[in-house]
Amino acid sequence: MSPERPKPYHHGDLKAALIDGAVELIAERGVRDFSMAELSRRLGVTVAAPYRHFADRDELLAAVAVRALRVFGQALTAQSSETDPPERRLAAMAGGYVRFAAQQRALFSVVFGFGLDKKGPYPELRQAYEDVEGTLGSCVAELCPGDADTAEQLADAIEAIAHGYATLLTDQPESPDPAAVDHAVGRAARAVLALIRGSAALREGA
Amino acid sequence: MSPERPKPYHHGDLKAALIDGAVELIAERGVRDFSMAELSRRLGVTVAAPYRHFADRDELLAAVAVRALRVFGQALTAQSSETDPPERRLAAMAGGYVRFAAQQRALFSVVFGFGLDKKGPYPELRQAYEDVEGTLGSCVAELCPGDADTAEQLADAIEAIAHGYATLLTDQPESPDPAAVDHAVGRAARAVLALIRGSAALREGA
DNA sequence: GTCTATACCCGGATAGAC
DNA sequence: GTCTATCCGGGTATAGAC
Repeated sequence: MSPERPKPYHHGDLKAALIDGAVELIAERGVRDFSMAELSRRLGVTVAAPYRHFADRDELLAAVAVRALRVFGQALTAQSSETDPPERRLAAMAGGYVRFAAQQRALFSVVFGFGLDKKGPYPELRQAYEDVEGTLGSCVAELCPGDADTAEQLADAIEAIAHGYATLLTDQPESPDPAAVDHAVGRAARAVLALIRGSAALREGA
Repeated sequence: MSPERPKPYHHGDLKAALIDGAVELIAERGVRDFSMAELSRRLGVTVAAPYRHFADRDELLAAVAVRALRVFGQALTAQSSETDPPERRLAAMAGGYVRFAAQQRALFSVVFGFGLDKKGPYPELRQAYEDVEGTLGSCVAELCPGDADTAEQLADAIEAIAHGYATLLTDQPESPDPAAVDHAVGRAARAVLALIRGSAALREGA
């Protein structure tokens, strides 16, 4: 898209540039096909330079994932107001989830197509993920106070719906067009409303 | 694990052996890290041999995906009887979906972690996928006869729930233990029942 | 239908100069 | 903090012999 590479980074903040560039590159190639070598080429530095800032490829990807999770968390709450009733906020969260996945494919794939090991030596990353889950969880708790078991199942199910719509959308090889995104966003939101309405069934036997 | 390679294939049916071996290898390494070279090594043939049977890596993977989709389709209907009411069958399908993803990780990842292009030159693959979606669709149609719009949304939502639980489970780096699988299977099934119960909400405005 | 041999490309990562 | 140069490993795929 941008025909000229202005090389603005050669003696600037390479570390930040690496993260920025990684996001761009992942958006084009996908996480799995992302490489340090190509990233270096694009930034106009040699392949050795990035290793002054990140021990290895995984460490850079973890940094990208942390940034991604922060943006993701904001996307979840961006579509509703704190004064909205919980159901509406939850529906909006599911919509935001799907929209984020579609519009920020690169970031989404780093979060969910990467290891994201709790075990892994990246506690910041795990923490960022738990923050996001907390956003959903507290909203559900508000919806069904005094019934922790149903709340937990409901939170799970909402996450699954959102994640399902999101991944079905993003697993397609071609980027979905904006109309398809809106469509999926709306369906996810409505499915959440339907689920909440029927959530008494969660208490019944398996 | 198996210290002795019996080389049973050297002059047998290499084509079938390649598909079998690919499934095994993908189970261990994941689709993306699967390679023709390592597969050849395991089967005790040279790297050139597979290319007599498959034009390239993608063609072999497509063959694996077709097989995977057939097994997947069976897994969807295996947990319920045709005489069960539609709701129960749908809940069982969601459960079967999740169980398949967890227990046949390799096959699942080939289907959904691969291109699966409709465009791609593998019509057999697309056909197999549509067969699977048909299984779900016809069952939903049975549940809400005369309301095609709701039926379509409901089918979508059920697929999203099942897919969401499945991918959240399988995206973890460690294989989930059997108890966790059962847990997720049950939750997916109950979520589907809740969704169906609340599905009147699907008709309402976005 | 399989093997031998090879061409080719790409990636990760490092040592040591500057 | 970046570069030059390089090692090492791995993958895809092909040509030509048997």
